[in-house]
Amino acid sequence: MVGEGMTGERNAPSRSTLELTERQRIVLRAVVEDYVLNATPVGSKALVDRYALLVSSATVRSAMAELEALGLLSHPHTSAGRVPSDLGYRIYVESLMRESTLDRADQLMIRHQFSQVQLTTNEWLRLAASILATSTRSAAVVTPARARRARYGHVQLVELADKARLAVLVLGDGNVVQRRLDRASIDRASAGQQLGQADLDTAAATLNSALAGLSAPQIRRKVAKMGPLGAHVTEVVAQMLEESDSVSVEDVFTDGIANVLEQPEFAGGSKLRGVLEVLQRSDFLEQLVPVLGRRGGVTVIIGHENVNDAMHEVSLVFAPYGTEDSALGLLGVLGPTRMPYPRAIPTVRYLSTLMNELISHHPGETHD
Amino acid sequence: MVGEGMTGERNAPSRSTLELTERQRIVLRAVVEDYVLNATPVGSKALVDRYALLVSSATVRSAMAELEALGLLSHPHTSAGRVPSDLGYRIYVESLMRESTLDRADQLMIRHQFSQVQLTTNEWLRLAASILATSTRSAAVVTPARARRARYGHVQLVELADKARLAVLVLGDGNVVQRRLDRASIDRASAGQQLGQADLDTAAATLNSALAGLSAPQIRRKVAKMGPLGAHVTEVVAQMLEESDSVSVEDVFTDGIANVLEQPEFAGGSKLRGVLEVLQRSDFLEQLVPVLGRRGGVTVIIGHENVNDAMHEVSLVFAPYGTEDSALGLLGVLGPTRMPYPRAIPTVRYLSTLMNELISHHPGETHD
DNA sequence: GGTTAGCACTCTCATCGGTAGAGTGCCAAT
DNA sequence: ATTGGCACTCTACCGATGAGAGTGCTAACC
Repeated sequence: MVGEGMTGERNAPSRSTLELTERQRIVLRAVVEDYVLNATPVGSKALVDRYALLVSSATVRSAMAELEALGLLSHPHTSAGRVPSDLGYRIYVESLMRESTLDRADQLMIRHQFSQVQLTTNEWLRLAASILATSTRSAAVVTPARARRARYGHVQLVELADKARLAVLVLGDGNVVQRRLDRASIDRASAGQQLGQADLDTAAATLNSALAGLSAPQIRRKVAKMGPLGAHVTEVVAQMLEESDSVSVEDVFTDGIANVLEQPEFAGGSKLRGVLEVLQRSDFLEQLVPVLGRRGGVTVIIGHENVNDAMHEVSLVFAPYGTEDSALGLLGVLGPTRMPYPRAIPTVRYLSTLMNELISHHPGETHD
Repeated sequence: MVGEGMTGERNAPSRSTLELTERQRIVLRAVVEDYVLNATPVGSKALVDRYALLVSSATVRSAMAELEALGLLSHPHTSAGRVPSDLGYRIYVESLMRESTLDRADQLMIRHQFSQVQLTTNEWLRLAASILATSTRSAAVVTPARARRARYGHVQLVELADKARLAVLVLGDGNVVQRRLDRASIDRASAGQQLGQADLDTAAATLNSALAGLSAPQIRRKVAKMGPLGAHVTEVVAQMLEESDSVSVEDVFTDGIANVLEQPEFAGGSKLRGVLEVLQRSDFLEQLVPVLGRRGGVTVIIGHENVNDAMHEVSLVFAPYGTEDSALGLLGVLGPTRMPYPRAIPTVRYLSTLMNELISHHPGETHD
């Protein structure tokens, strides 16, 4: 069923104002499904033929006219069939769609793929994106799970072959970030003294006990209390945490862009340009995080419901995974508004719960 | 000048067999440059007009006919202008193109962008891709620099909040890879004993002294000599090294796909599908690594010269960076064969040397 | 009253002939 | 060797035409 948490980004017209007759519901559903399938405006005759409606085309025509008056369908031109409007899709998704959970078989197949792969988180993410993309024939986006507020876990200072020093910071949520240390600053901090790996280790140990579990601002306050070397590294660590606090587009996994490229509505090519650019920009996904995180479950954003102008011709089906208080990630698909929602929504939902499992008690047997 | 290392992937016809007259050279160059600019077949009249050739169109026509006989130009149909063939581009790139080094101004601008950004390697890569893409109006690909043979540097075992254990491995080249440890195996290895962070640290210290500088096969041989916990972690570490030995597509940065999508030759959209898919596959870049690495400098692969069928309609301009014996990365652009080579080649070359600098003696002042 | 058949009307899309224009190839003249 | 000239070819464009799909309306029907 389509529970709460499926409402659109913008305030969708409240359902109560839109009481459709049974016939209208049937017709709207048929129009949406036919259009999703064939990408061509659908006429009254074709509808009765293909969907075994028990009424004549004339009746369907009048129902269509009513739906158009309600703003759920639209007319490319006088003598073409009807096309669902964004609002039409919305109603469809909220109350017309026969949403199934994913086939048992599909579930098992997906699980199987995950069980085959080694335990690298990145490989999970890539795999998730790939599965989403192929099974919904849309573009898929998967972000790694990140704590909303990054916390210090463990730092290690490593001396590389070429005398450069590397700070490796393990965050509280298990993510790892790294950063080369500026050699000049280090030399300055150590007052010209030669530092060996042993010195680095003791410095790291001090930091680890002093900073464990702290967030960026808390760490900032401690900088002053450290020795010169410690202060410098602490400063760097604080920066690293701050960067982790903002979702970086850096390691977002996408897949299946070619799928949506093939859709007839984007044949021109240039229509997708804006979308692609937005996808690359980090702020877009950043905006999504709080919305999805708060809401939980699958969120569908259809065409103009998207605040972003470039996305007015596409729909998003997204869900968060992970837990809000520990690490939170995003995953979902992007496609034309003419998207196979009944397929996309369960798939996204299933993958979200699956990633959840993997993230939390991960090596556990694949029960469900 | 176009030095060695510019020869194509397949054995291009040796230059000596193709002695062009001066006129042919001029005409071929003009045809290529005009076609690159306008994407429309170019006729004899247009050529003399636009390029102030000192001869009549009839003369140009006969030169064109000769070039066509040599296989350097081709004819979409009887009464259309000429279009360069892959071979025509090849000759152009090898000996006709006026290749300049990058403008001083451009160089400075690029350097400036790099100096603004923080010292994260990933940010460098992303920036490089972005610069390549915008300045050549093609798609850009940048892979991280990886040692051909990964070596053990330093390992750290970290206990996470949820009792999971993480192995963080710093490679000899400064790259960091991580892996969650399977809880069940750890419990087994530790014979049910509770392990604290202190135990993990000592275990890591043992490994660090025993394995420093070793490669995967060398480490494999040592597994047996470790204690139960050590053996398990050593095994995992060996796996991580092995994975690093193969270029993973995992963190390849691409940018500007939209640029090539807009090119008229890909208007259909579906033509690019194959290309996109190949780009996502790791083996494609893997194949490139040894070729580019051995050769050094910029390599241009034009249309059918590419071994990969899906890439027959695009050209690649790629260069390695880093040093062959330490860490080696790839960067370059992908565009239609009708690519602005005189712009792309110097840009790729400059970025390759720049990345080189950044990787090796990196924080150094931005002299050049 | 809801449903249906019928019909006139509208609009798109594919087709077709005709034409303009670009470009070639060849030949004869320079 | 180069060039002007010319016949020829092919595409792209334009407008007209007709078929087809689909609508909206009305009058009949149950």
